[in-house]
Order: sequence, then C-alpha cells, then structure tokens
Amino acid sequence: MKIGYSCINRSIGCKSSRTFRIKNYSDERLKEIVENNLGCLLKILRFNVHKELLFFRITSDLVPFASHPICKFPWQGYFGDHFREIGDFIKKNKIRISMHPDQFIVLNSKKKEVLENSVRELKYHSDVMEAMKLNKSHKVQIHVGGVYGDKKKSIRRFIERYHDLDEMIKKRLVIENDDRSYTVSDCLLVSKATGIPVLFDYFHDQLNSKKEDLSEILGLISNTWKRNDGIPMVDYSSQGPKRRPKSHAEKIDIGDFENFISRSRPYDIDIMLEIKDKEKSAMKALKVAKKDKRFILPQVI
DNA sequence: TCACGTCAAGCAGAT
DNA sequence: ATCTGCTTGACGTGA
Repeated sequence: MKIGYSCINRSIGCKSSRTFRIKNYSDERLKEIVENNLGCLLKILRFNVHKELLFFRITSDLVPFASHPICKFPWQGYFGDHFREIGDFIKKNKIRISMHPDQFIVLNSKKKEVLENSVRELKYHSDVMEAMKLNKSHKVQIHVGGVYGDKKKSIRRFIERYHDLDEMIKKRLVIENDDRSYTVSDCLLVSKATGIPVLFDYFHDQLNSKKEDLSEILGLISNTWKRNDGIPMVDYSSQGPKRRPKSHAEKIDIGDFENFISRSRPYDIDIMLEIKDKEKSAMKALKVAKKDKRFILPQVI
C-alpha cells in the first residue's frame, strides 16, 4: 500500500504544469516551459520521497500541446536525459506513477476527430512514460467515455477502438468508473472483453454505484490487475461539505478515510487522493495507512 | 502593476 | 440555452 496525491504540490512553490496559450506557441517557449516543468516534477518527487509518499500522478500539462499538430518539436529526444533522470529517481525510490488524461479523451466517441485527438493524446502520455523508461505497472487512466443514449453500443465501440490501439498505449491503459455514466460493473464488463485492468474510484462509486460491498468490489477489481500491472490503483476522495454535489473535498475527512481503509481489507491497493489541498491531506492519510500492515516503508537509500 | 476575459479538446446533468 | 465539474486557475493583454 502506497499513498499518493495528484499533479500539484502546494507547499514547495513550483508547478510542473506551467503552460501557455496556443497563439503564443513557439519551440523556444516550449523548451523553456518543459525545462521548468521537469525540474519542478523532480523537486516534487524528492519532497514526496522525503515524506514517504510513494505514489504520484503526473500532470498531463507536463509538455503543453504535445499532442497538438502545432507541436513539431521532438521533445522526447531533446529532453531525453532529463526524462531518464526522473525515471531513474522514480525507479530507485520505488515510486508508483499514474497519469490521467483529461475529459477530452473519448475513445468511444462518434466523431472521428475526437477519436483521433484522443489517440494522439494517449500516445503523448505513453511517450512520457516511455521517456522515463517506466514499466507497465505505471498506468494511464481514462474513463470509458460517452453513453450517447445506448450504453451497450457505446461499450462495444470502446472495445473495438481499444483493440486498434498500439501495444505501447494498451500496456499502460486502465479504465476507471466515473461519477455518472459507467459504473464499476460496466468497467468490469469491458475488462472481461479486453483484459484492461479496472481502476476503482471510491468517490465515483458512491455517486454512481450498484451499492456493492467495498471489499467484494475490490476482490473483483484485483482480479483484473495481472502480475506485471502491479497491485490495483484506487482513487479516493469524498464529498466536500459546502461544495456543490460531486465536487472533491478541500481537505480529507479522516474518519471516512479510516473507514475506507478498514473496509478495503484484505486487498492491497495503492491509494491516490483526489483532495484539493494535495500533499497536506496525503500526509494525514499516510499516518492512518502506516498503522495498516499492508503499508510498505520506503527503502532507505 | 494588476484586473479580468479568455483559454485545444467532451460529455452529462443541473439550473 | 447556459453553466458546472472534471485533476486545476493560469496566462497575458490592455489599462
């Protein structure tokens, strides 16, 4: 069991997601920003190791416009050494990495252009992981996509599109239940047809669920992660009080988290917190997790 | 220096 | 029709 948080660190004073407007695009600008973003990413990872947070989601904004036709710059090669340095740090410290391409990735879209953009964006995410030389236990998580008034048909379209993807993309792709359309059961169905591991999102399941027993769900989920995929990744969040329904909490509800941890037994999972205050809540969650015998201490280098 | 309108991309549900 | 949320406010023009 590892504890992690997503994309942004709020205390060390740098961002790995600086970006710019497309109309200001230039290769020079890209080089400058990516240099900054990679530098900051390594700083965040060092901070995380120091705090024993060994799970981290890398922002999709690491290389802005990487999948956009405007970008012809060979960033993979140009920053090759920098990516490898970060990858080495990740491997040396046994950090687990995930990435979560955003809402525009819709593999089962009915529009050709949306599909093409989605595949290019997945290629970009795969390229980042390749550049860091990370194995397939580091994952890229997406949702199944739109329903378009016919879930069965839309699932079938997802499965067909999945089969057409490059192996490089497929080996790291996992699907996650979302908060309104595709439940865990739907994802398990897709998994059965494709072999894709299912990433369980606890908060989405609360919002859009078949109300099964947590431990039972995790049992089913765990079967979809094969040996080289690593242990299942799980996203955790809770409803923010005073926030609009479905929006993530500002800080962790530690009682709810403790409850989640105890109900998740006996399955070993890596937990990604989707909480607005980021590492602050992650460190609180860590204290809870460290009391559990599934937790592994970081290696002392 | 700073306010504030705008920013590559999709979808569903609420208002 | 428009807004909101999603992993999240940042960018940079124009005053």
